[in-house]
Amino acid sequence: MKNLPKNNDQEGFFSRVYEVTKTIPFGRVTTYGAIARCIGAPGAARMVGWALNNCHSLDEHIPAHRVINRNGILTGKHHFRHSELMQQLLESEGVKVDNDRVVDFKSKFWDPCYNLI
DNA sequence: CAGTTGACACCGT
DNA sequence: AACGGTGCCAACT
Repeated sequence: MKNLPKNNDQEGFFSRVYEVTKTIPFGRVTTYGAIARCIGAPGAARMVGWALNNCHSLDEHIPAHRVINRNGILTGKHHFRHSELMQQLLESEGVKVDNDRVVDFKSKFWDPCYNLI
C-alpha cells in the first residue's frame, strides 16, 4: 500500500472522490469534472484521476470504470488490470462502448451532485 | 525543496 | 469547428 493521502478525514479530497464514485448507480457513468465540481474543487478533475489511480490501494471496490472524461471516452482503461476490463465492466452494466467511447453517453451520464441533493 | 507529472477541463485563436 | 495552450491541486521523483 502506498502513501495514502494525509487527509483521511471527511474533508479529504480523495475520500470524497471515493465516496462519490461509489455512489454512482449501476449502469450509469459520470465524468472527472463532475466529481471534482461536486466535491468543491472545480477544475481539479486531474486530482480525481489521481485519486482513482490510487484507489487500487483501497480494500473497497471503487467503480472507477464508471468515471470517464467529459467526452465520454474511456481514457483510463489502460490503467486497469486489463485494458479491456473497463469496457467489459461497462458492457456488463448495459453501457455499450464503441471504440473506447460510451454510446449515448449523454443519456447515461449521471451527475453526482444532483443525486446528493 | 523545487520541478514534473497526471485516468481532465476550459478558454483563446 | 478544430487545435493548442493554460489552469486546476496533490503526489511523486
